[in-house]
Amino acid sequence: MPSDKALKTPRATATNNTPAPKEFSLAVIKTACSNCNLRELCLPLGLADDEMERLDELISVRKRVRRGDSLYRAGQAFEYIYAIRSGFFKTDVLLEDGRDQVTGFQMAGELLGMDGISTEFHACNAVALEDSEVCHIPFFRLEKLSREIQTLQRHFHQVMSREIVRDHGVMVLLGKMCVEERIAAFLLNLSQRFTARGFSPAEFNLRMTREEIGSYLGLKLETVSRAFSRFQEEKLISVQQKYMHILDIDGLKQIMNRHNQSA
Amino acid sequence: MPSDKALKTPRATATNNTPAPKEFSLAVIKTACSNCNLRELCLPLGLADDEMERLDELISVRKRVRRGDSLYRAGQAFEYIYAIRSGFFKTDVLLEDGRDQVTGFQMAGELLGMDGISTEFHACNAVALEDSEVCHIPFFRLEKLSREIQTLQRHFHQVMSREIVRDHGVMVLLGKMCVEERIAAFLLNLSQRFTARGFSPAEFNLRMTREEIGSYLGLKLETVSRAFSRFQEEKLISVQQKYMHILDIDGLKQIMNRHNQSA
DNA sequence: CGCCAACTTGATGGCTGTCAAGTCAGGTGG
DNA sequence: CCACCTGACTTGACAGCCATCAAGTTGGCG
Repeated sequence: MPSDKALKTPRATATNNTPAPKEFSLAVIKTACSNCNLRELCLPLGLADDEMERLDELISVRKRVRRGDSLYRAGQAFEYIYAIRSGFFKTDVLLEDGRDQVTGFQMAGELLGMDGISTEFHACNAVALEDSEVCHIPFFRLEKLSREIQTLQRHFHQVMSREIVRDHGVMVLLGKMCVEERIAAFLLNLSQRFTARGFSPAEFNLRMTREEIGSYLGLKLETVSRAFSRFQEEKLISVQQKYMHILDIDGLKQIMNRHNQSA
Repeated sequence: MPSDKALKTPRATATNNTPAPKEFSLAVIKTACSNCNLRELCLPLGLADDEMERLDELISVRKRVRRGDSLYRAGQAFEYIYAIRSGFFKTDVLLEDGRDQVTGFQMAGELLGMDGISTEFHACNAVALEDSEVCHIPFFRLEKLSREIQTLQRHFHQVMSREIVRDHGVMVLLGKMCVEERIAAFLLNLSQRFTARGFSPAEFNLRMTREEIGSYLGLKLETVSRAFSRFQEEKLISVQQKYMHILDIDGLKQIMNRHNQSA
């Protein structure tokens, strides 16, 4: 298996998404959104400088979450929206009988915690899949600020709406797609999100286990493993444990759309 | 099959959710939220009288949507959030190959259209399953007003968050539950929502076809039909075409939780 | 070096989809 | 009023896909 170093391409690869310390030193010292290299992906999108400063003031707390630890748990009182500064999370819902459904995977620049707004208690668990860093945004102060800054309000509404649309996409996946379509959709989605963050579209390390992928996709871990093996035989991907290399993106897209041909 | 009349109980039944003209005459004339008997379920929840008046002003348009017609379609420019005043809708996402996934069923007092906020184009179709009446709420004016009325802002955020939590529930259903659990969950959900609207928890008319139920639950229509038949044999329900009578609510709840016993 | 979690691979079975035939209810026109 | 038609639904037989169970393999870590 190639080392992270071997994966380096002209762009950064997603196999190690902590930027080199050197180019990050300022941000390590200051919490400020204005210094955050994720501001184009995160809440500050489109804010003027003075508006961003006011958002900065809200985010007094930035915390590390170790791999395996929870950022919040279902039932816990809701207080913050969380912005992922670095790292990788999953959200899941546990049924009383032990079954659990992974409802999403979140990466740097994405927001967590919006499930808590409706009842003021969190409805799911958010667990770090690698050591991560997270900005705590006091929700009620965010609401107040978004009453004052129209752009912030609009953007926050768009983020929530995007989550709803994304969830509908997962419903389609779970309700209508076969194994291969689900896996292809999953890989293409990861690829696209890594690309948006300046990483390679084709090479990345999976942060989650086969079981977690399966839980998200409504499959058993063996089924995920078998699908990976089949895709490998068909030269669509090359996968070894967590290391994933997409060899034929168009091939994956065709699998997602293969039913179109009949229509 | 019993007529709608035969279903009348001390409470109104949901088999005919158009209130009698007499008790509704004022609201028929006036659009105003303050006169709407759904205000406890809809956006005005918790607003003071003067605030509600300001919300009233936004809702200049109220339209009828005939059974089978679309309120909006995927790809259409987003302009309004819609509040269902009476009737019943489904939302669905169409894949290019003809497969479609029903993402939800909406009834009086619920909001539609929030999928359009993120891109300013609607991401799904909303179709009336019976003749319905809908308030058109210009979204950008709603945003403006919610910058001025904190209660309205909070409530709108809660509505969006509730939609996210609901979607996660559907993911659990699609990803982890077997046929009988899905059907039981579906019936209990309908029952609970009819109850919240003052209708019978046990008797109602299904507004959707077996195929639409199946699409929502990730099943084929034959599977839905078989499950209904099995539930009927087990004296959990009595069903004839669209007419549904839940005979044993606790029994349905046990089916949803039967896996708990092992844990 | 050995342990353990994560993963792979094979054999088998059950659940749900598919295909097909028939029933039922409502609507239309004669 | 009845015959007919159509869409929605029910039921049965069968098949295929994915889950289950089981036995290894791999890689990381103490």
